[in-house]
Amino acid sequence: MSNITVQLPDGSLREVPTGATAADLAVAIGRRLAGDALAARVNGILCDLGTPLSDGDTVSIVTPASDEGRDVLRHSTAHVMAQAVVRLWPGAQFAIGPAITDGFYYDFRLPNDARFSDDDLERIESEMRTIIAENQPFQREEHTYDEGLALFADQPFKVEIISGVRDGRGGDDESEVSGSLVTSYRNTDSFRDLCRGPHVPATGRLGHFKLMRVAGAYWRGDEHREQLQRVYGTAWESAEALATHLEFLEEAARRDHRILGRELDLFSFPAELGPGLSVFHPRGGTVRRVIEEYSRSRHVAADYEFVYSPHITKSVLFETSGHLDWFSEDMYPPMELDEGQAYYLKPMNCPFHVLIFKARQRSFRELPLRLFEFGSVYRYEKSGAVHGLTRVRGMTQDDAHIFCTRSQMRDELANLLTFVLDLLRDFGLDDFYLELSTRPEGKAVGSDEDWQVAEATLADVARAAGIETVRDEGGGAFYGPKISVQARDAIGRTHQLSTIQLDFQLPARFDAEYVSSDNHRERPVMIHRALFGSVERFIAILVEHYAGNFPTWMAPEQVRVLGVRDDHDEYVDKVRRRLRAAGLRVVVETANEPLGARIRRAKVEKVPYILVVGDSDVAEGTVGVNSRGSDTPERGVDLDEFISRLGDEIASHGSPERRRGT
RNA sequence: GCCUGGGUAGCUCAGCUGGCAGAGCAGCUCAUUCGUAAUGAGCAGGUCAGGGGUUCGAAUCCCCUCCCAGGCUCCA
Repeated sequence: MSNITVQLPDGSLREVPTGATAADLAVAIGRRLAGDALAARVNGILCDLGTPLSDGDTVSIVTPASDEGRDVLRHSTAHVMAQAVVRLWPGAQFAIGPAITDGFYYDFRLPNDARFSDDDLERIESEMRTIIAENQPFQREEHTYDEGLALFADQPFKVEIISGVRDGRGGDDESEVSGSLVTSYRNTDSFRDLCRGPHVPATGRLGHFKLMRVAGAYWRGDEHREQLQRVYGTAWESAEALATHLEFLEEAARRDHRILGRELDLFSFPAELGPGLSVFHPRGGTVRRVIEEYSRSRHVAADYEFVYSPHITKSVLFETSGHLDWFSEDMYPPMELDEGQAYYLKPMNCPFHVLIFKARQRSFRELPLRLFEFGSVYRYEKSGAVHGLTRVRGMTQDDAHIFCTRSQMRDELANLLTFVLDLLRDFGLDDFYLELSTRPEGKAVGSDEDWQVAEATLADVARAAGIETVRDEGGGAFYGPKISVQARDAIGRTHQLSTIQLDFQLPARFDAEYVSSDNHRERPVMIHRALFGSVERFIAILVEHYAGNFPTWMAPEQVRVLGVRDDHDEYVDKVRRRLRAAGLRVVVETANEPLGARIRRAKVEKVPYILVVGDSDVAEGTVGVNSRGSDTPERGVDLDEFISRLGDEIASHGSPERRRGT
C-alpha cells in the first residue's frame, strides 16, 4: 500500500497511508491529540474527522479548546437538542440551529402550536444527557437536491432551505447547506438533520452544556413571518470552562445597572412615567452633573460653541430634514395644535443646529463651526425594545454638529477621533475598536457619489487612527455613514459608545451655505457626533464597568465621616467643614448606631472613603481612613495630609482601588 | 409590536388542590455611646399591578389592560 504526504500547521510533512482520514492522521501524530480531536481543517476548509486525505493536503486537527473546536461542539450540541425535542414532542419541526457566541440555539415549531415553558428546559436537558450517554455517531451523508427534499419532506423549514439554496436564494443559511449538494448528519435510524457540518465524531464527546432560556424568534429573522420557539444553550469544552462562563454571567448580573441604580439610589423608572422613561435621584444626579460638567469643560477647550433648542417643533422642520420620511416609525405621534398644525417631539437635534447655522450669513472664516448641546430627544421605541438606561424613550445626547468645508472634513474627523478617545479614557474606558457603518440598503438619501466619498473618508480616518476597525455593512444612518467607537468594559463586554457621522444631505435639504474666500456660496459638510451616545446610556455603562464603585471624582458621596461616640460630634463637624471647604462631597452619620453598623452601611453604599474619628483623633487632629475595597483601615492620618491626598486622586481621576493597585 | 415568564410592604421573598395577608432587611420611636462590615425593644407599613368575571367565599381560577425580565425585530 502506498503512502501520501500531508503538511501540518507547523510546516512539517507527514506520511500517512493512502485512504487515511483526518482521524487516522490525529492518531498517527499522538494519542492525546487523537483523543481530543473534534474535526479537521483540510486546505483551509473545516470538515469532519472522517474526511479522507489526499496527497499534498494541508491539515490541522481541531481540538475543543479553540474557537473552531467550540463552534463545532456547540453546533453538534444543537443537533442533540433537536433530537431531544423530537423525542419529547414527536412531530416537532426544526428550523435553524447554529453555534453562536458562547453557545448555540435551535428554532422549533411544536405540534399543535405547543410552546416551551421554562420547566421544559430541564426535560430537554435530561433527554440530551441520555442521547450523549448513547454516544451516537454523527454520520455524514450526501444527497442530491431531490433526495434531500424527499428525506426532509416532513420538515417544511428544511424544505424551504434546500429549495432556497437550489434556486440560488437563501445563501445566509450557510450552516445548513453548502451550495452544490445537500448534506445531512444522521445520529440514529430515526434522526437526521440537514447540515453542512462539520460535527464531532459522536455525541459522547459533548456534555458541558446548559440550556439557558426559551424565546420567540421570527423565522429567518423576518418580523412578518411565523414566530418560532427558540431554545438558547451554552456549551463548552470542559466543566471548568462551563463553570467559568456561568460565573461570568453571575458577575454581569451583579453589575446590572438597573439593580445597582436602585441599591445605590441613583435613578429609577417609575411605572407612572411609562416604559423607557427615567428619573435621576440626587445621588445619580450628582454623578450625571459631574460627567456633564467635565464633558462641557473638555468641549470648551476643543473650541465648541454651546447652543440650546426646544423639545418640540412644527412638523415642517422634520419634513425638510427627511426625518418624517425615514425616521417616523421611531417618533412619537404628533400633537395637533392651532387648527391642524402638527408639533413633534424631537428625536434628533441636528435640524435645530442647521437652523442655528442658517440664522445669518456664514463666512468660511467661521468654519469649522462646532455647535454643542446636551439635547434631550424622544424616540418611540417599540415597547419590547426598552432596557434600563441603555435603551430608553427619553434621553439626553451629548450632541454636536460640526459645519466645515469639504477640504477641512478629513482633518476635522481625525482630530475628532483623537478627542473622543481621550475623553473616554478620562472616564476609565481605554480598550477600543472602531466600527465603520456603511450605506443602509434601500433606506438612504443622497447621491451614490456622496456616499462613496463619505465612506472612503471615514475609512481613511479610521485607518489613520491605527485602531482595529471592523465594517458594519448597511449599518449607517439614512443621511450618512458613521464610525462608532466600541469600548470593552471591565469584564470584557463591548458597548457602542461614540458615533461620528458624515452628512452631505442635511445641509443640502436645508440649503445651508457659507461664503467662500473667493466670494462664492458653498455648501458646508456636516459632521454629527455624540461621544457618550446618550448620557443615560453612558452612565449605565459606567455603573456596570465600575460595578458601582465610581472613581472618587465621580462618586456621589466621596467621604463619610463617623464619630466613634456622639461626644466626638464637634470634631466630626470640624472635619466635615474642612472637607466641604476643600470641595469634597461629604456626609456625616451621627453615632446613634454602633460604629460597625455605620461602617457596614457606608461600605454597602460603596462610599470611597470612610473617616472614623475618636478620642485620639480629636486630640491629634487626625482621622482614621477606611478606604473602599480594603479591610485594613489606616489610623492617625493627618487631616491636611488626607485632604491633599484626596485632591490628587480626584485630579488624576483615580480611585481608592487604583491607589492600592487592586 | 411579537414569543415565553413574571408583578404580594421601600427591597428580597413565603403564602399548598380557593377559606383570617406573612417574614427578614429598610423606615419611624425609644433606649443604647460603641475604634472599623449588622445593638436591643417597640411601632408603623398592603386596593396582593389595575379592571372585569366565576364562586357562599379569590392574592390563589378565567378574561382584558398596564408594567417588568429574557429573547425576536429595531436601535444610542
